[in-house]
Amino acid sequence: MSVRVRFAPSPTGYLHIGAARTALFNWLYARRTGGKFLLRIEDTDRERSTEASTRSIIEGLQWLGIADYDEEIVFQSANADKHRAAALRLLEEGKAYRDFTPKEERATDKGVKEEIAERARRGAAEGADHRSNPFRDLSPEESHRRAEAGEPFAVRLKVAREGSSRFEDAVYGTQERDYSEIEDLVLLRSEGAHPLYNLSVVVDDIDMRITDVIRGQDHLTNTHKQILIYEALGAPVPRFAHLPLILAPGGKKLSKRIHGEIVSLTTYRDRGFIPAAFCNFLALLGWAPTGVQFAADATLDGGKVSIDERVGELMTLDEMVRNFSLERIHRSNAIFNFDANNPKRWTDDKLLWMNAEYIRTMPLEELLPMVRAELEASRLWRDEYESRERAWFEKTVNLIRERFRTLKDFSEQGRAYFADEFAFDETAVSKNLRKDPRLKELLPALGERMERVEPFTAETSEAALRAFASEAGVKDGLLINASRTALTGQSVGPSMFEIYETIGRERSAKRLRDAARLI
RNA sequence: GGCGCAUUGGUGUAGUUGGUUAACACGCCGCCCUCUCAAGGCGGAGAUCACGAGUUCGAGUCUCGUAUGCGCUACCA
Repeated sequence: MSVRVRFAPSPTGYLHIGAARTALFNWLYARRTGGKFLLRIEDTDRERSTEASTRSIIEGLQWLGIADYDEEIVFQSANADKHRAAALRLLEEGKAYRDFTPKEERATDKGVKEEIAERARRGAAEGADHRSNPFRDLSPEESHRRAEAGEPFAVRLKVAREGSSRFEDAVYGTQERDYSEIEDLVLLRSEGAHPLYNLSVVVDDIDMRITDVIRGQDHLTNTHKQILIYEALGAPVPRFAHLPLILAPGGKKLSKRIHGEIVSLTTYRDRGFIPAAFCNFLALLGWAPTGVQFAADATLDGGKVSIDERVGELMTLDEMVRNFSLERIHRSNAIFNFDANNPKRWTDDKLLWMNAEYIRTMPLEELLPMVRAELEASRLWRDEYESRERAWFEKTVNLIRERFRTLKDFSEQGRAYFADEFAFDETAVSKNLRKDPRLKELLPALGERMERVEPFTAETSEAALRAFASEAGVKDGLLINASRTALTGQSVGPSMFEIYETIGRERSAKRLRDAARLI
């Protein structure tokens, strides 16, 4: 049977990086096995689900480049009737029962966890058995009569008193849980016969003929409950693969309430990340291609090991697909590093490095459209870059990408290459322009000189500048660094003479003259 | 409270059936290159493989215990 997997987020907020990785792994597995990748929006919680969130999830997947779902998107809320019917069928077959216990009011969020622990403590002290629901063994007639009389009830799955549940997780190995640890879970809420999560997931997965459930480790223990539902429904149980979690620094849970936009995928899109770089980074959290890259040289000589491919940490999506396997996912949670108080380290170092690596080494033709989008968003784009000045544009992007880390750099640090209006970095001005008062006269004079250079290239501008420096009796470096700041507003950047050539003669001369005013 | 899962330098990971000086990447430090900053090259610091026992000639790899972290335990998803 061919593989069918799904990514099933609930639209209660933006797509966060943990969910994004789950989506990526599902996608990689589907592409690797030639299976189908499906998307299901789990919007059964009407109060928390929003349309905006659904949109953000879909956009996020598009941005990552894994939005090529093989079938129509399924909205779980549309299937509520099916879920209800399944529960009612179990009720009829005696595999579930009506619980007429009045619904208890529950605290929200945090309070719930404490309440659970508290209740468990009390229960243990009293020696209570959670299988002691008085309605579990109510006769069908009595149960039916009370329901007919309009008494509200929840529907619970009748879990066997003895035995245990067992499954083989592709990542976590054999999982076993005694039935005594599993209470008779509620399938249908008393209010409006609203189907609950575990039921909905299972019914939908059966309906979508999902063969492999790949999801976060937070679902690991609940999987036993879901297997019970599969069995009660007489459906084949899929294969499960649970993924280790992505944690915040210090090993704490990554939450949007505490950590804010850092966990949102849109942040990375908006701050100039390359989707492929982001996927690459994400894939390496909890998974590594193989160890073969380290052993390759040793084994190649013997000729015994055939190596299809040697990949390092930098991988294209295709390479990731070819090397992906659930077996190589490991079990311990990964920490995603960031420091809200440090602008240079606002997100994970390695992610930043990887993005820079992509910007500087990816095929230029793939980078160009991204730079264009960035320039358009900053109103720096000119249509000539696509026509008459295309060669110049490509050359310039290629020149400056060398030391950029995100796409934002093209419109910020790189602004002076695309516009005559640009800001001067304060430290650059004091370091390179105000440092030596002679520059007030030298710069305009250098401008005059540059204006006469023909043709105006990196080589000729260099010759002119060096000659000028020697005549003026100053070090080349003084003029070189001053030029960089005069022309780009920055103290750092590409080789100065490349900058001259890129900015061009007239603009260079003008900027040299104008810079004298800053001194 | 109960149950489950995890634990290799600051971080991400490799470490194939136990076998010599625990490998790679990011980050950090230094040197080279150099007109700046990156990149690149070279080198360095940083891990008693959570801790404690046990099995073994030999344990990061196997067993048990402890600790810590995380998850689940809900008429949330």
